Amino acid sequence: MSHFVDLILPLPLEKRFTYSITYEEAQFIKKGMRLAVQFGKNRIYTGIVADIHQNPPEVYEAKPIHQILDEKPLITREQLKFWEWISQYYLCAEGDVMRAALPGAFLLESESVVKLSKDVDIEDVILNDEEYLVIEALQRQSSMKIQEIESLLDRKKVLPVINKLVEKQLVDLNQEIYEQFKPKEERYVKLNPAYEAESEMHRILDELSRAPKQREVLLTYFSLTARSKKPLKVKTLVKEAGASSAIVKGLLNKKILVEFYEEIDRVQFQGDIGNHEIKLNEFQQKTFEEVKTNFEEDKVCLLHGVTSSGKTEIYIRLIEEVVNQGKQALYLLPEIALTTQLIRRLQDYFGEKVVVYHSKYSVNERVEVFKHVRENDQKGKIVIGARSCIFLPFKNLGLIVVDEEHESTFKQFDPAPRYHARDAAVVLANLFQAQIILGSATPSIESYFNANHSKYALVELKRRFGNVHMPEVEVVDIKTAHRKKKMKGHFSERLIEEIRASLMEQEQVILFQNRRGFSPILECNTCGHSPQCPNCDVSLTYHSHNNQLRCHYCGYHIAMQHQCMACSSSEISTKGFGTEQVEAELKALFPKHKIARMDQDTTRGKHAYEKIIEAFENHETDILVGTQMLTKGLDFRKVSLVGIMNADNLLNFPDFRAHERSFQLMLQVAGRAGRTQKRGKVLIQSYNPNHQIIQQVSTGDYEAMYKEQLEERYQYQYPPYYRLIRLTVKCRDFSKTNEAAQWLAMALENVFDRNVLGPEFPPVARIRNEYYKNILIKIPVKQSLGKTKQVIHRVLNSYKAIGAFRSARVIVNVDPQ
DNA sequence: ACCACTCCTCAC
DNA sequence: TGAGGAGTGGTC
Repeated sequence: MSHFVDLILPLPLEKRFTYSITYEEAQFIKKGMRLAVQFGKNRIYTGIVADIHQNPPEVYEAKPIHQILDEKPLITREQLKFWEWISQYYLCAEGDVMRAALPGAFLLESESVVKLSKDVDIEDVILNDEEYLVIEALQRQSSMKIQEIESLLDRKKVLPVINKLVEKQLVDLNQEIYEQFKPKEERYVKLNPAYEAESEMHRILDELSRAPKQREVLLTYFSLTARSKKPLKVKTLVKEAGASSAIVKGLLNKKILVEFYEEIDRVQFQGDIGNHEIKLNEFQQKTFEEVKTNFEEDKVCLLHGVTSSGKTEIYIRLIEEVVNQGKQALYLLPEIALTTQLIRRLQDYFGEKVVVYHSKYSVNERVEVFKHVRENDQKGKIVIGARSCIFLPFKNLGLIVVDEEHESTFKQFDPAPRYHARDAAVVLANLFQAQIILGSATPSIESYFNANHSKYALVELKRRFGNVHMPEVEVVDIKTAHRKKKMKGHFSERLIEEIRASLMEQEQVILFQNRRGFSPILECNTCGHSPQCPNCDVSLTYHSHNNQLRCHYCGYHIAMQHQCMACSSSEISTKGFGTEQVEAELKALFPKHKIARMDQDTTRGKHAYEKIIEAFENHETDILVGTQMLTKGLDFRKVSLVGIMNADNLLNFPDFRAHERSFQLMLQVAGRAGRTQKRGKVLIQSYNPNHQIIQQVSTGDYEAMYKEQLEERYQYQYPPYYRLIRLTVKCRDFSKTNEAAQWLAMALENVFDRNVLGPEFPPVARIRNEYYKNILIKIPVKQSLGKTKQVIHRVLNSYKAIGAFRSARVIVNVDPQ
């Protein structure tokens, strides 16, 4: 009886692929192991065993596998189930999920290597110039990579040349496979066991009387090992003895000392565990107990706690409880770069149990975390990180915390799998029967809706920690201010007054200006032309720091122009305003104060972000101007004033979530003000001060916002009343994009009728010379999601069968943000 | 995704 | 005439 495995390959392919295995291999291979297999003509891939069976494929001959890569499964059963759910729910290939879930180092890289065949006689073979060059090079170096041959021949396609040589039996083409992960090792020494007896020790010390340096090192070794029984690093010994490593080597040569290696972690916790107990105040305590009661009923818990009400302490206590039961905890955050303060706090409390996992780590570091989690080690009991953490191989997951649950960065946008980490985390928790808490000061409408309809449990915490008052919010009407000439640039007189007052009191100020799309563009005052990106349908934006005009989408850039590119007029000016302008105007207004800016430009370097934050924490800066980044859980003590430069450009965004987002953003920014005893102040500048959202922000009335938005969502058929799936057609050819999108929309309308919207061009219809067109499918809650997706699948399959549309790709986005 | 194969263009 | 681009189809 023959045996087969079905593999998931890390490619965007619908199907699993079947390979044959021998009887012996079948005894060894288990689901979740990695196998290396040949796929296509000359390529080796890493596949994950999803199934083992004895049903030979009917229409093709299964290839044998190349190699087994694991001793035991790398991927757990739960993970495989989870992958399957994600690929089904988000309509993507399992291979896409695999790519996202595995640290790159677990995927083998194969590279074609060319070698001279054995016993070749090139004398009587006719070679052309290029073939001769390759052979000649191979006689000098034993093997060459394809890339090396490319540069040798100075042309792109070298495979035909190599194939000719293979045909003539002069060279062999092989695959070289690399395992990428290299454990980091540290060199240790110990005394040769033969000399451990005391008498022996004296004898060697005598013997070494003629080698005083070696003798000294050995004495250092004795004193160091006597003090601590731990293994001794060569590095430590050399340093402590003040000797050179050559002397240690002498001792090793004489076999007095022996060396050995130990695997160590690249990321190690430095520092001590603080000895502070977490004390909950009465409100926190009450909330904590409520959460636990709900957990007992296995409910997803939504914690709605106003800014600085002390949600983190509650999370820490919850984590502590599950960790004490020997279980693992996952703490999900929207963006890891912005949370050094929180990480510090957790590590201070839990020490090395806490590990951070995110994409900025090197592949090797990620593999280490992955392994710790899979082994359920002490180290890594608590994982903190951004959305990709849900793919770690948990063994015994007890709790998931999703902090700032309303953040849209939890949704992966590109590439597939386009998953929402919050929603996926709920499924993950379910797989493990683990508890899950979603926390936010401004919950997403969807989550709050779920809580109001008993799908989730709702727990509220409405008191700020230490009884700090909510900041006072004042709205400044800049329309009137403009008319009355009471504006200096983008600053109203009120805002300037308040900034001045705060600075007088030695307090700090934060100014918020929304980014993206409101960055300055160049405009000709004569003909109205503004320089466009040649590859995308957008205007180039002006960046003063390098005096460039830049495209946000493709990175295209040109030098700043001083004449209009259309009419050569030199009457040109920049329109719109970003953080850079705010900073420049501010410097003119308050020349004596230190001003810093935090946005995409200034946080580019590795520690740039931390430096800006640190400088502000240490009060080296008085005013901080920034974008969205400012809203994330930062805790500054001396900020008494927060200014929102222009609330309108948030509100006027063409998106059904724009109002919800604006509310969340403004309330979060406002929360930065007055975190200590003194009551903070928030100033919102707006052309439209009576806008309901601004009113709701100023009273901090989440409920009112929720009710009003819910009403609108109901009327216009948006979530949570309808689910959305967006299909995007993407193609280099404009009319083909239109035709393909039209065809798809028609096919879908045949089934879903009026619940199909579009096709419509998105605000930016061309990016990197590719056209985009969107189709939106609205799914009433009562309509079966599974069946709907089946239909979409079917339509997409018939679409793919149409040759004419082959070049127009379709991107599926379930629950688009 | 990656590769091979086809068709077609463009410069010598 | 053949190298190299775009377009297309298949991978167990």
